[in-house]
Amino acid sequence: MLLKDLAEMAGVSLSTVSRALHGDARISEATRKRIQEIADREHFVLSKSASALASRKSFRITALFVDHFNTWFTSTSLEGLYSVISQSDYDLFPLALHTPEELDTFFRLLSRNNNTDGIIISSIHLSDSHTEQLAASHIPVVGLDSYGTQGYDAAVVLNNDESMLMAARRIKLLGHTAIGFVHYPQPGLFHDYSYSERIPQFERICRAQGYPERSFHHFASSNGKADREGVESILRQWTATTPRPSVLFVETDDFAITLMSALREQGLRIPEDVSVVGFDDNPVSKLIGLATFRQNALGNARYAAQTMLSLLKADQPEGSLPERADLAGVKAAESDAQKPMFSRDFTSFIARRTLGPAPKNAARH
Amino acid sequence: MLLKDLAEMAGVSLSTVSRALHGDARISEATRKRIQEIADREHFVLSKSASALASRKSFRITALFVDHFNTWFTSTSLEGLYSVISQSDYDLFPLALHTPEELDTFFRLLSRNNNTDGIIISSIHLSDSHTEQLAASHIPVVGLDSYGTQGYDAAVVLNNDESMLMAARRIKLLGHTAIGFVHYPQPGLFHDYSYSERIPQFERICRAQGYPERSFHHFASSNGKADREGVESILRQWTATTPRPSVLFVETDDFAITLMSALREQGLRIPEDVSVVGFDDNPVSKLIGLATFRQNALGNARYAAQTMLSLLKADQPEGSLPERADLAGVKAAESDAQKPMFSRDFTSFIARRTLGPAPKNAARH
DNA sequence: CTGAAAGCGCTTACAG
DNA sequence: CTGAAAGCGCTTACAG
Repeated sequence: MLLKDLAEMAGVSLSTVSRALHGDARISEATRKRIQEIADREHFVLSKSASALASRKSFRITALFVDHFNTWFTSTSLEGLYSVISQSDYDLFPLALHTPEELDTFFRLLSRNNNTDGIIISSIHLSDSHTEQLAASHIPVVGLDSYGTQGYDAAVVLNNDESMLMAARRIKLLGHTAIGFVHYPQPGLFHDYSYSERIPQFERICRAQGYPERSFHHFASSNGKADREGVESILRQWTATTPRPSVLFVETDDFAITLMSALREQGLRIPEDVSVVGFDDNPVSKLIGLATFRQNALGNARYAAQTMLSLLKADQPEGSLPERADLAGVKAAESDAQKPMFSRDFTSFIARRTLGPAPKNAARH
Repeated sequence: MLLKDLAEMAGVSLSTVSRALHGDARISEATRKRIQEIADREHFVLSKSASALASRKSFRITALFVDHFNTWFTSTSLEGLYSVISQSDYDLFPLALHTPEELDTFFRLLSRNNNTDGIIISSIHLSDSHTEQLAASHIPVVGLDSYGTQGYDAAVVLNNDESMLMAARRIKLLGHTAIGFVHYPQPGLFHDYSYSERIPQFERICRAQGYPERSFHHFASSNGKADREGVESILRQWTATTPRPSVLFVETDDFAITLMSALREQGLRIPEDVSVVGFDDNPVSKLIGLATFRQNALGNARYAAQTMLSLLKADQPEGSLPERADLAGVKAAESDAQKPMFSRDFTSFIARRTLGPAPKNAARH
């Protein structure tokens, strides 16, 4: 069943059918309805390839993620993008890249070949050369959960400043004087995850709260990963530190969860012996007693998708992108702009600093 | 930069460039290399729409999921499919459907319009009418984590029989005489999730182990969902049952995790007061003390994707599908065929049945 | 081993 | 309000 068959059945031309199916205002309501009914009855579907080729669009939106889909944060972002884009004429194509080289290749091949109409990039800082390549491609680019806006036509920017301020004050009130920061800098992989900005930012804010330099201790995963080995290297560093930090801030919930599991296996109680704070508000955090900063992964993704659809719509009439300057809007998702966000149990999962002797089991290892 | 520009630069015809880029054996090695070098240097990329239209393929594989991407099981399946398909010429196009109506529409519109070359369907039983529609579409269909094979050209079938047998014996040894089964039958939504087969299957196996009929108690979520309200309705039913089941088998880890959280909020200890067993081996299960049957979500998905690529390859020469009978292979992913699979902590997370009085807090509500 | 030409199934100026 | 025709950028028999 092709367009020409439909045209024959309806007794009109190809052009008329095509226009009717797209709701072209020039087609009379009666004709449109008649054609639509035949199309429905025959279960007619346009060929995407043919439509795309003829219209010089791809009807695809590419969603670029780092590493894997099966983390809470990535899969929730994907869900958010999908829930919006599936309602439009566009198809969502998710892409997962694992190394900076793959990222480079992706940007290098962004051509005018029209294989994607828009790109949504999650949690990545764009380098100068990526920025140039994107600009040259004339494809709209929306940042999702990015820290800055460089290279993006629009970006949903993470901003935990207010939450961090509240957290820093709270920690101080509870008497914590030694603070541990836990990183996993993925050597050789992406250095420019947006979450790598979280810790430095929080440290700045703590400093502004009057914490002296020696309060801060940085622990980095020895292999750069959030796995068993990485976690154990963190534990070793933490145990060897004097005074031992009574609260640990971890770049992501995923890593914090693995870390907590290891801490408990060592016989440590959380939060009595050490408090752990993550970022993301993975739903599991509540179940296992992890305090966490909330990131509205779903809402941010939906907002980014809507922004992309707007850009695509704005793009239509002129056939070329509006001036880059007009688009460059740094927007926080509405829901995020309002208020500091913590997991519901943020406070209860952080203990008043213990002043007694170190717990028995903590030293072994 | 189009194919014709490349042809000009290389001093050959369009046909030659196209063939060279596709590794056609008729093109001399020297010519092929020369063309490839120019293509690389110019960052040339074929237009997918044009290639698809001309070759009458779509270069898309559709992955059909139920509900949401941000569950552990779905996102892990997606990851597995992606890791295989991204290495091929095909693009992975994920689809999430929420109601049987959407599913019907999807099947009805599967046409010869070539918008997808293959369909991978996760965790769904196909009805007779879907089976017919699929057969009529002549599109290869692979089942992922299905319980049966109806309607599929090939299927990775879930088979927990041996694990269930071991679990049933273990439960018996530990002295559990009252067993609770927890469902969430999603009224009005899909009745044919493959996981809805888990409980009946396990009940059969327990019966074969000599459990009398009165040992079994079924608890269904009042609203059919795995949310707070659903969980609380389960708790009410469980509390009202005499003798109160000392072990609860839950259809999925996701629901089991929510249930455990509610149980603990009621002051119940797990597994001392009640043991909880789920299905899936969500990595979190270990952290929170949930015993669970392992499903190799990642491996199964990879296997399904590989199977799809094979079908697509087999499909190529003749231009039509091989006889359906030849394809109909019921295959368990290799890794799953071997051995019963439990979470590492399966046994330690199930307590010997407590014979003392019911815990104090359990009755309130 | 290579090329000229038809055609994939649509969209969209252009003309009326 | 509708139609005839060109064209989107490739692939692939067919011919040599």
